[in-house]
Amino acid sequence: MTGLKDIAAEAGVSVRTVSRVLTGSGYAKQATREKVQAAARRLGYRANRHARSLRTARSYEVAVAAWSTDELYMAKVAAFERTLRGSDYAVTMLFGQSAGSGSAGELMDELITRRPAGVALFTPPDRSTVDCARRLAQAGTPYVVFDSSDDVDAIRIDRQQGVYEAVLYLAATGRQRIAYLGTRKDTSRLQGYQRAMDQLGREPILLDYAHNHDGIRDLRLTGRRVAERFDRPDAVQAYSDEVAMGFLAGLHEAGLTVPDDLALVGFDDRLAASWAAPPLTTVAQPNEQVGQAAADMLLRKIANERRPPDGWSRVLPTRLVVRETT
Amino acid sequence: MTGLKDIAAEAGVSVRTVSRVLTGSGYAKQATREKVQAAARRLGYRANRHARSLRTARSYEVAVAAWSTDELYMAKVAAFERTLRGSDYAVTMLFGQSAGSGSAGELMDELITRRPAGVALFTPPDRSTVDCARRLAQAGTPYVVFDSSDDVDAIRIDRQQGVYEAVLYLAATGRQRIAYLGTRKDTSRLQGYQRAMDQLGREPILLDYAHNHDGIRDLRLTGRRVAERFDRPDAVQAYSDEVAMGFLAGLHEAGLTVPDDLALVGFDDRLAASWAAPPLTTVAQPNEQVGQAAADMLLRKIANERRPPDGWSRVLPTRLVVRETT
DNA sequence: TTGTAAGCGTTATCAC
DNA sequence: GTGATAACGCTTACAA
Repeated sequence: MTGLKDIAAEAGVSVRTVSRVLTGSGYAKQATREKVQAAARRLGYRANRHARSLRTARSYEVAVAAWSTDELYMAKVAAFERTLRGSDYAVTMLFGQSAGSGSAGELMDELITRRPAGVALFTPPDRSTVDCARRLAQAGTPYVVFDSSDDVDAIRIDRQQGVYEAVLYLAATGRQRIAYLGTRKDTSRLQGYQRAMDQLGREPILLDYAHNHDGIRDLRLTGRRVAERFDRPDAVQAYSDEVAMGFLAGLHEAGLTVPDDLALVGFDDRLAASWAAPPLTTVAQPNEQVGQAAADMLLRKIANERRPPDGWSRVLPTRLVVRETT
Repeated sequence: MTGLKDIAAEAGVSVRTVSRVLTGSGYAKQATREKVQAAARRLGYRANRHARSLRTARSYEVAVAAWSTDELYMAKVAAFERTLRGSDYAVTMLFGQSAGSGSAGELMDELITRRPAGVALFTPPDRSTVDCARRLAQAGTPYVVFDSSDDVDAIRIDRQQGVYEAVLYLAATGRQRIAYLGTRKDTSRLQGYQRAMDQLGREPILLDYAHNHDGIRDLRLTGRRVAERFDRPDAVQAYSDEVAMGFLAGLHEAGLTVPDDLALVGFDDRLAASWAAPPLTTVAQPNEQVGQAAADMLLRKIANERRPPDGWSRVLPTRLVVRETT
């Protein structure tokens, strides 16, 4: 393993000078600078992160905490990691137990004692995001949250706008009775739908679905019921791809043809959306951009940049992926 | 941050003694041992990994290299990480570009220069697993591969047995004409099918599928064609959940009822399998166990255990998840 | 059985 | 502008 000493010998200068050149801290004559850099390159020098961490008492790792291995999450993590690859920081992962026991608190304990330079996290299943953020702030650890609805520094997704645009698109393709299918509790998408309908000067059609059994069964039942309504909508914006696919199955069971009888738009753009029959038109999450933005924000926080006037959080736009259900 | 020195002061012994007790290297009087451990606990001591790494020239990180964020991969990574949580090792992740450019070679370069204690990897898209393994061996870095078909130290999945059991299950439920739908190139599952049919004393029925357009369209077409065959099978074991779902859509389009007219079994047990209509019976990958076994093997290799007589690799059994397509 | 002290590769203080 | 050199927290050879 080549170290500063080797480079110093090679370049005929002192270790201190090499360090000064390589970290860019302090002055160095242009000639010296070039000599050192050449030597470092020649020897294939990579700084020893452990020595550096020991000396500076700073960690060069950022930790990602996740409570799910869902593709939508992991795509963001991957983009986050790739963005950080160029910097000095390595990405370490911690996975919470999605089920019960391993609470968010325990994972945060483990995480904080590792003293990472920064932390990126997803919303834990117990929704204690605000708690987590507070604890991190207390520990002085910069953090960023992926796509949270809570009041924390986060990279968010403009679901409202995404649905708004999808509904306008449905209208533009000539759909008359555009309905929304999804829970009332989470209003992010619903508001986009309502705004679009408002703008179109149409009455919102909110589809209810039963909550009797397991999700997919309810959705299929809902599909069949909707298909049989005398005032059946001719287009549906669904809460998610999962909801859309279950609903779609119900429509098929009732003998409806998609998109002829009814157009359908999902949300998320999961892999499975392209496996649907027909492949599902859907609002895609900007996974790549979320990952990049999160890395960017974390790096700035770590570098002690001051909070921007409009805060740290960012909201990123979705993208409509038109397939064959519209 | 409390260090060895603080504990030494607290316990009234030297730093050396504290270290000896805490690492378990060398003798210490029982009383001293207890005194030190109590002090460490009292002060909430956590070893500085950087100092330790610097001194021992060993890393306490293991790196995971992945080229996909597929849920099937990430579930294994999560189990791997959770298993390693108890040990001294942290898990860092590196994501390759799934598309083109960022070749496996580059990622391995980056990975090796980080000098992790061990590496766990998935098969890269360019199938250079053997190359990767060789390079790691050259660098003296212990490694484990998740679920590879190549001749490397890997935790594998007994796909053959999984399909074998699924086919026997189909036969046990009274199915007469059990077919196999999948590529001929990958024989892992096919062999299980053939073995089962052999044992049942039946002629294998190998379903072909077109490769004209994109995957899902072909599958639907295949479903319709199979539905219309005069000698239509009454059960199909599919290569994967994805294949099964596309095929299922084709069957529906042709007016067939599943499982009444035809039973269908997938492979993988993805999230989407439970969203199918009806929810798909499938052969589940043992993700949790694969992750654990990989962690176990890597830890042993890192600890310099000698290669077991039967080699490092392990093969893990699948589990049949019966839902509503059988 | 325990203590003293050297040294891992960096960065940072200080003198030149 | 640059060079000795101390220090970070830990492990370990050697001495006691």
